[in-house]
Amino acid sequence: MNFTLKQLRYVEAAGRLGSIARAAEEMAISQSSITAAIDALEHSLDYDLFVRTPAKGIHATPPGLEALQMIRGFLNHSRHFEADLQSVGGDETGVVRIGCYGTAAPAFLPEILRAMKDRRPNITVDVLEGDMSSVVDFLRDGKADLSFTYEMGLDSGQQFEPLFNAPPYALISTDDPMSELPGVTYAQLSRKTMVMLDLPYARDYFSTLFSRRGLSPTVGHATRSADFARALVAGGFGYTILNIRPPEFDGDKSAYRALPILDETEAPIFGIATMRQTRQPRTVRAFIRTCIELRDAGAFDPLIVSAAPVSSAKKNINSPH
Amino acid sequence: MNFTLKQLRYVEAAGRLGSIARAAEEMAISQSSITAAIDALEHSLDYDLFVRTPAKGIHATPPGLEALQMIRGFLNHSRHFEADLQSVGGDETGVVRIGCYGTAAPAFLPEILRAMKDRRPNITVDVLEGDMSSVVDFLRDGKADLSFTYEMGLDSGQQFEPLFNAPPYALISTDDPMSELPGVTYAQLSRKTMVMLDLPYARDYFSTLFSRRGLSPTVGHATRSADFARALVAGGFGYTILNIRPPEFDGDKSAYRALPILDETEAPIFGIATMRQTRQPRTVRAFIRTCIELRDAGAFDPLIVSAAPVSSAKKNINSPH
DNA sequence: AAGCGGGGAAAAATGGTTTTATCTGTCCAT
DNA sequence: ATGGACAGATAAAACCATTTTTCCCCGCTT
Repeated sequence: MNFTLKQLRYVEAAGRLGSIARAAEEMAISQSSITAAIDALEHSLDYDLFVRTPAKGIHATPPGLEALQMIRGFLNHSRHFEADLQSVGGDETGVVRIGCYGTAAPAFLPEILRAMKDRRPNITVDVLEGDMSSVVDFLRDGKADLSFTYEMGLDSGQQFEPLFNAPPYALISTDDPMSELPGVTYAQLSRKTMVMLDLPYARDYFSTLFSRRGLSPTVGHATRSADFARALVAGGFGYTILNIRPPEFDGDKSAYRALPILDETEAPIFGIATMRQTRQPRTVRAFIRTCIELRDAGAFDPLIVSAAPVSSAKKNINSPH
Repeated sequence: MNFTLKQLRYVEAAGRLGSIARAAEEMAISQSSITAAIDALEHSLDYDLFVRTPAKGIHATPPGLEALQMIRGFLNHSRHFEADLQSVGGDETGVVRIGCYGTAAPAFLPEILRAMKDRRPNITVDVLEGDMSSVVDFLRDGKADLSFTYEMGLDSGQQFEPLFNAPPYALISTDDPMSELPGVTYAQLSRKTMVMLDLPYARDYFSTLFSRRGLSPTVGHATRSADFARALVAGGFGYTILNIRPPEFDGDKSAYRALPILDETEAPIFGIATMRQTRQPRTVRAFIRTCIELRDAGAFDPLIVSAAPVSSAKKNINSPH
C-alpha cells in the first residue's frame, strides 16, 4: 500500500526512455528524484526493475519489463479515471487516444475531429496512424483507446462497432476509354495493369478479390501510399482498387474516375475497434457516440462508391435512417 | 494529474463512514488530514463532494456519490495492480475477496480455502456471504472479485465457470418409511409436508419443481436457514429439498436420509461468477485455477446426490476425468 | 446554559521529495 | 594511456506538502 502515482510515472518514463537522465529531463525534475523513485519501488517490490550500466543508461530486467507493462496499463487507467472523475461535475473532459488505419484517415477523420471539437470541446483527441496490424497492436498495448480499422483481422478480446460498408471500387485514368463505362468487372480489370496498394492486409485482400474468381491481376507498380497510387493512376500507369473514396475527389474534372465494380462483392466493414471491457471511460464513450451519430446522419455515405448490389457479412449498415 | 492514492483512500473512508472524525479514526490519522484531502480533491475537481452539517457529519452530494463509486472502483483496481506487481517477482501475493451463496458455503468452501492455503499461502481470501441476489450485487459493486453461486440469475456482463451440477434431492426423516426407498418422485413428495427453504431464488425454484409437473408442495414450515431446515426434518416436521449434500452428513446413523429424486430433473449448475473483464488480476486467476483443479480432481463429487439420469442445460460437467 | 459531538482553520512540526553538489565507473577520442 | 564526456549513485541541504496540534464555531441534548 505504499507507492505513489508520481513514482510510477517516473519509473515508467525511465523504462520507456532507457535513461534516468532523459526521464528527468522529460519530467522536468532532477536525476536524483528519478533514481529515488526507482529505488523506492524496487525496494518495496523486492526485485530489481532495471540493470544500470555506467555511462550507458539503464535497461529493464525481465521482471522489470513485465512490471513496466503493468505500470503503463495502470497509469492509463488512472488517466481515464481522473478524466471520468472530472467529468462527473460537468462536461466530459480528458484525452482520447485513437489509432487509425492510415490509408483511411484523410477520408473521414477530419470530419469526426471537427464534430468532436464542436460538440465536446473539452475532450482532446490524440491520433496515432498505422497499418492494419499496428492499429490493433495500439489497442492491445493500451497506446490507443480505440482504433478505426476494418473488421477483419481483429484480435479476440476486441470489440467492433461498424461505421460503414466499404465495397472495393476501381480508380481508372480518364485517358482509358474504360473510364466512360458505368462500372467494370474484375475480368475486365485483370487485362489491364494494376497499381497495387502494398500494405499488410490490403495486399492480400486485393489479390483475393481476383483469385477468388480464378483471375489474377497484372501488377505494374506497388506502393505503400494511397496518395501515390492515385497519382500513378492519374499519370496513366494503370488502374488501382480502393475501398474509400478519397476526400478531395471531385468526380468529373480530375484525371481519374471511380467506377463501381459490377461483380457481386462482399464489402469489408469499416468501423471502430475497442478492447472488450466492462466499462469504457466516459470520454471514449462520448467519442464513439459521436461517431455513431455521424454514421446515422449519413455523414459517411459520400465515402462509398457503390452501384452493384452489395452483399455483406452483416446486414447493410449504410444510411440506416 | 494531481491527486494521490492516499487522498482517494481518505475521501473514500469519509464517504463510506459519513464522518470525517470516524474516517480519521479508521485511517489512524487526525481529522484535519481527512479534511485537507477532501478539500484538495474538491478543489481540483471543481465541484463539491460532500455537504458538511455541523455536529452531524457529512453526506455525499449527488455528484459526490457518483465520484465515490468511481473512487472505490479505482482503489480496487489499484489494490489488484499492486498485488500483481508484487507477484511478478515471485509467488502470487494479495487478497481475493469472494462472495458466496450462504446456503452452499459450508458444503464446499472449507475445502477450497484449505487448498488455497496449501498451494498459495501468500494469497489471503476474504469471504462475504449472502443470498443469490446479493451475491451478484457484490460482483457488480466490486465488493467481491468472484462469487460462488448458481448460474441462473446472473447479470449480463458476468461470466460463469461451472463447478458441478447440483440436482435437487429429498431429505427425509428416518422415521418416515419412505426413507427406505432408493429414491422418490415429486408426486410422492407432494403428499407429505415440506419444509421450505425460504430464500430469494430458492423459494421460486423449489416451487417450480412441483408446479412444472402439475403438482404443488404442502409447505409446513419455511425457514431461511438450511441448517434449521435439516433440523426440522430430523425432528419429524416433514421432508425438504436441497441441492448440495451437507458436509457433515454421514449417511446411515443420522436422523435423516438423502434420497435421489427419480423424476427426470434438470440440475442447476453451481460455479464461479465473475465480472466479464479483459484481464483478471493474477490472484483471482490463481484462485479460479485452483477451483477448477479441485473440480477436475472430483473434489466436488461428494456434494451431489444423484441416481436418476441427470439432464442439464449444459453437458454433464461432474467428474469429467 | 453547559456539555458533547462533529467540523473548520491556522500555526507548528514532521516527514518525504527534490535539488545541489560531489563521486564513481565506463566508453571514446586523442 | 589518458583526459573528457556521459550516465548513475550518493549524501547533505532545501524545500514543500502533509500531518498534528490547538483552538474555534455550530447545533443538538440534557
